[in-house]
Order: sequence, then structure tokens, then C-alpha cells
Amino acid sequence: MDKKSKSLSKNQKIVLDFIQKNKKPVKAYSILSNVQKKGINAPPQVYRALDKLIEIGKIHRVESQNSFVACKISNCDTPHKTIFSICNSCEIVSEINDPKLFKNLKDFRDKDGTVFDGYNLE
Amino acid sequence: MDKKSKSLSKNQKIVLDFIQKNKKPVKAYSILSNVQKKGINAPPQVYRALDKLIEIGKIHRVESQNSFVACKISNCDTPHKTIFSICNSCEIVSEINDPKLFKNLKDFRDKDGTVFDGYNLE
DNA sequence: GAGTATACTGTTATAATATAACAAAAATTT
DNA sequence: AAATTTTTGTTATATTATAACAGTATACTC
Repeated sequence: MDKKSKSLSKNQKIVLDFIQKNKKPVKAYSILSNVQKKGINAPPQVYRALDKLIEIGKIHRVESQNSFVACKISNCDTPHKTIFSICNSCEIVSEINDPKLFKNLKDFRDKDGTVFDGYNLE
Repeated sequence: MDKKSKSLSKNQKIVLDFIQKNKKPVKAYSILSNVQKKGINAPPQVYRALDKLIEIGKIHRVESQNSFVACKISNCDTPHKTIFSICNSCEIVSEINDPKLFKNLKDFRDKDGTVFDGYNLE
């Protein structure tokens, strides 16, 4: 069984499930209060699950909002390479899946040779 | 006198001055403890100055680190359009000024016509 | 230059976000 | 089944950020 397909733990499933039910990004403490009935009692339990889900690419963190959103792109095989558009007026967050832009960022190399390993564009 | 050249207030100068003295991004509470001798006593005073300095483009916020860094680019005329590289191992943060990449982002338009007004790439 | 509006200051308190540290249970590996 | 790793549960606390209010300074306009 390869790492990516390893099944999630109980808390990880609960947290992912809640995030996926929401179209909009959700905050950690909002997650907490909504899953307390499922037996998750304290912040560390939420943050641990979030860390893991981010690591495996199931969710992304919207840095400018301290919030978390499910990955909408295909099979979630590109963790840590995210592009979000955040509406100026309505604050709706969309994940952008634009091959050309992805390629631009992948091929980027500055004058010192720096390349992007992971990135987040908002 | 046009808006951009309007002089900064006392607290804004103190905070900007401290940020500019540091090569690396600095945290809000680190700023606070370092400028207390200059008469800034409480977090809101720092955060207000930061907000203003960001608004006018003198500094940028490094979202993934909750830290703040002086704008290194020319005359700081592009607030809210920032690209940072953050070293994976040493965590040094550099601001990237790459005309081609700026142009890519400026010209970006997704299938719904979404364009980037401001952006932050880290 | 008197009146008004706007921006900035100072202060206290508190909200919101995130992690440290420890003990124990469960799952996985060898 | 022993050893290792991962996950859990828990308490306490650290870190980041803002609300709310009163006062002062600056700029604006008539």
C-alpha cells in the first residue's frame, strides 16, 4: 500500500469531512466547535489533523485568511502548489487550476537560479 | 502634495525604521519589544503603523510567517503585488523582482475572466 | 482663523490563532 | 510479540491580532 493511499485516521477523517462539506474555507476554531459532538475536544486535535491533511494535499491553507479549504483539483497530487483567487468584494475563494500558470511557476528561475519548490499564490 | 509622498507619522516612522534595519522579516511583537524605548507601548500602536505601511507599500506582510519586511523594490510603487522566495532550509526570505513573472501574473486571466488585482506569491 | 472633518495616539482589555509538553492507546513494522 | 511509529487525549500556555473608548494633532474648507 503506498503512502498516498494510506487511509486516514479517525480525527483526520472527521476534520476532512467537515472541511469538504463547506464550499468556503473554514477556520480552525470553527472546525473545532463543529466537530465537538464527534468527540474532538481540543485545539491540538484539530491542528494535528490539519497539518497531516495539508501534508498529504487533501486540504490547503489559505494563508491570508488563516483558513482551510479542501483541494478541488483532480486527485490532490500537487500538495504545496496552490493558487487561489480571492474575490475583493465577496471574499469567495476559488482554487485556480490553470496549466499555463502552473507551468510558468514551475519553470520560474530568478537571476540567482532560485526555483519554486512549493508555492502559494493568493 | 500628493498622497504617496505625504510624510509618515511618528509611530509609522519608528516602526518602518526598525523594519528597515532588519534584513529578515520581523514579527509584530518583536517590533513592539524593540521600540518600547521609543514610546510605543502596546500592540495596537504597532499594528496600526503596520497596516498603514502595508497600505502605502513601504512594507509587505509575509503571510506564511506572520511577519513583516521592508519593500526592497525600487520606489515601492506596487503595493499588494509581492513575490517572495523563502528558502526551505535557511528560511531566508527574498523579494523577487522579475519583470517576466510580474507580467505573467498581471496578464493572467482564467477561464471565467478572473484577473489578479493584488497578489502574494510565496 | 473658526469650525469641521480626518488621521493619529494612547490605553485597557480581550479575541482569535496556534503550539508545548506529557501520558497513554492504537496501528504498523520487523 | 517486541519494537517503532503514529495517533489520541488533555491541560496549560504562547502567539498574533483587534475592539472599544477617549483624547490629541493635523489638514481642510469656508
